[in-house]
Amino acid sequence: MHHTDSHGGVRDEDLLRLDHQICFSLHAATRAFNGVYRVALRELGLTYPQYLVMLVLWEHGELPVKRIGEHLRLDSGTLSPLLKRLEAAGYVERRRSLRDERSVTVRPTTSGAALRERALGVPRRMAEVTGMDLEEVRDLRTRLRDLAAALDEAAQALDGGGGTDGGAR
Amino acid sequence: MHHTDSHGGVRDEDLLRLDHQICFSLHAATRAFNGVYRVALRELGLTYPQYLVMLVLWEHGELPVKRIGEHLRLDSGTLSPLLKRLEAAGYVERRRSLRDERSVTVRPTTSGAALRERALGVPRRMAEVTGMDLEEVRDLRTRLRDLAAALDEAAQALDGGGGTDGGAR
DNA sequence: ATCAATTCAGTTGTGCACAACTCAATTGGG
DNA sequence: CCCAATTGAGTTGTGCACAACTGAATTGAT
Repeated sequence: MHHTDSHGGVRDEDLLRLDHQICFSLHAATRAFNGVYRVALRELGLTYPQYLVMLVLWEHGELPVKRIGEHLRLDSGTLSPLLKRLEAAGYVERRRSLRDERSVTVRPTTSGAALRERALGVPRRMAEVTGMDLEEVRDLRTRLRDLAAALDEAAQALDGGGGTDGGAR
Repeated sequence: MHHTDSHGGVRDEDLLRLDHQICFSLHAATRAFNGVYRVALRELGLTYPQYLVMLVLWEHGELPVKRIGEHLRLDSGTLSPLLKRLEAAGYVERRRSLRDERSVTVRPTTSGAALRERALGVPRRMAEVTGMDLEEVRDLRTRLRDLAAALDEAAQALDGGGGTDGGAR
């Protein structure tokens, strides 16, 4: 069972080692990114996911929870408590839609809109501190986007018609 | 203040929009990656972070909690409960070091070692499903590693001297 | 008009990340 | 030798991600 090389002459052991490295690298990069934003966002009183939600709201002004979730690929299980905290902090306002009583519309308060001005410094400081120029940022964004798309597809493939054994959902 | 272009003629609004895109892309890519592994690891009864720990243990055989934490950049606050769950699942064994009573040594049980054979299929299926060849994987790993290093440095700079005006370095 | 299926927000439970802390074991300076 | 500082594991509390579920509002088929 040591001679399998179904992928370009790479042995299973090396594959596992490489997987270790790639998994760890992604995991570490994410947490490093998170850490930098954590520091940069501390003075704004926002966590990184809360910042993402505010970015969406600043851009669109007012959105139902469902739409925010679509923009960020997050479900209500994550967003509901997060939005309650943003509301408690005074940054957003939630109210039941009159059109559709199931839907809840979220929008920045005056305070939340004002926060945007202070937030403008964040990406500027990130750019300074990482030393990445616009080209690099755009390139990274594109790569990550493609990667995410490939992975989302992969998850579907695995989950649905999936692998060697059954593994029904 | 709409004319500020401290970074190559890019206005603050665009910077914020770009930050939105890059933040979201990384966040989404990470969660997508996580999702694929979640599916692939389901049959092994491991979560993604548990898989990372097992990868380290398979490679090194036996390590104190401290060393595992250094390999994965995780602290005892994260590792202690995770290792207790791995122990409850019967995959690892923990025992107090005789040399130093503060230290706890972790090593795979027979069952945990056997799990390695089944885990060999995981990176293979990941490779299949993402369609990335070895070169791409290695390239991505390198990029992520560099990014993480730059970000870790950045966090230090921000945290340490990076006060109100963000002058650091 | 009625009832079954769907949609949306929210809750519950599990696991991870991280800060701040406790406590025992070890180490080093006097 | 003794005590202060350090080290290593663990606990507590907060917040996020996600699965599975609840419950109310809406939609659709008959």
